[in-house]
Amino acid sequence: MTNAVREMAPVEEQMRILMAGTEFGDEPTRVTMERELRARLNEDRPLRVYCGYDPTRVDLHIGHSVSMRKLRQFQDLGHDVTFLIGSFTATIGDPTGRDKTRPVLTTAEIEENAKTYTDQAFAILDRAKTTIRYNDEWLSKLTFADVTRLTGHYTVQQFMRRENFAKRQENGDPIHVSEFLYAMMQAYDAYELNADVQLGGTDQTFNLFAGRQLQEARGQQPQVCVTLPILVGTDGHEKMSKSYGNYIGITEPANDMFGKVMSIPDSAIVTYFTLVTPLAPAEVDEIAAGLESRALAPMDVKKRLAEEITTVFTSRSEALEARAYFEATVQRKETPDEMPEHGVAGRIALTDVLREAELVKSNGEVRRLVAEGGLVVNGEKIADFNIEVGPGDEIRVGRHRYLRLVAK
RNA sequence: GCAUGGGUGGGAGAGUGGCUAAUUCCAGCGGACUGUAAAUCCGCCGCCUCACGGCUACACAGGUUCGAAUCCUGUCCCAUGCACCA
Repeated sequence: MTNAVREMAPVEEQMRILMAGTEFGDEPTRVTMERELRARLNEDRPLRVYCGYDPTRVDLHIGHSVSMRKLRQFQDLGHDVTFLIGSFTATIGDPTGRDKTRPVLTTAEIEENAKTYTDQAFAILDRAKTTIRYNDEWLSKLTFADVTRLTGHYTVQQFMRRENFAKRQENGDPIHVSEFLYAMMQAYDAYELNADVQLGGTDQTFNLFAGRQLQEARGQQPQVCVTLPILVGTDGHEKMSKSYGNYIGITEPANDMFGKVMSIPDSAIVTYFTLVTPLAPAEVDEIAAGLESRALAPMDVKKRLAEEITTVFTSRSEALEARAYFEATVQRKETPDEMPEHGVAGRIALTDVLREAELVKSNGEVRRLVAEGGLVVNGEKIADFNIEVGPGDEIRVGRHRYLRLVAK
């Protein structure tokens, strides 16, 4: 090996890129993982890297893309990337039965969701260089005896040290035995893939380490666990999540995506650049320094950020249009040229149009909007909800929902 | 199986006979303000063409009552503890 010509990029260069934006539970963990990663990279071969995704949800948000971004970096450096779909897990559902958003899915639904995932993933990953695997391929084949032997590698105490479980134990809240099995399923994935590196959010640390343990117990070199921070939502401090209503959906229209990025607090700008955009660490550092020294205006930087993020999930041209739209309608408060249209046969009650167009749910909502001054027809605030409108009229609902009526 | 505690609006979670379409928080919506679709402040937030009034709603089914989310009976479901146990 000493005389071999290096095939991969210099190790320190790789380290710089791969460690950027990572977050570990504590310093010793970071030091260990960094050392192990460096050692693996020194083997000068493509590493087997993977990250697992749970296909029970369809509504992916940009927080889910963080690990995909990191996978892409590994890929660009010549490593072998596996995009693992947790198809087996999804057929089981939520062990506690409490999380209704995690239902037991049929195979067809899982396939459908998996397709959504991979479609999104390939906005970021290089399709040609990515291996897609489904974990039911091996997990569904395990017998009860296999599973029992698998549990033999772990102790209850190990699980109970996990804060999540310890807290519930203390509160007398239920802890399902099947929850223990979840970590083991993930661990088995790592073993099956003989992974060198597994990525995951910091909330997955326990499961990632369960993989190391199994690999080691069964004679494999334990994987390096690279954990990434949970992306904060548009509020800037809570994790991005649909239930917090602070998320930016991956499939949202360019205008909405751009606008939502613009709504993040300035303090989250650099984090977003690091975790969500393809900009190199050096470039992000430059931006951070510019903001710090006030050489760059936050507004401009944020527009750049919104443009980059929107580009990732749509296209550069759509992102530029979204930017122009934002500048016109939000900053200059102009009425947009283009707006959703709704066909009507003739004069029709305002309440009916709005309901047909699904801008409101009930007539009462229209009344409220009018009372609050949130309904504008052809540039004029209306005072009476009981009016008729017809083709050619432009309606604005609230600040940024528009509707143009056209003859049907 | 036994005991105890529960099942309330999109979510969390109050409410134990009329003052309750139901406190509060989150989410959502509108307005003001702002570099911003942020923050903050103010307001709204079951349905019915305002009000009046009506309708529907607090696991399900019955019942008591002038009146029930609130009391009673039954059913279903959930949790914890105990017991049983390979």
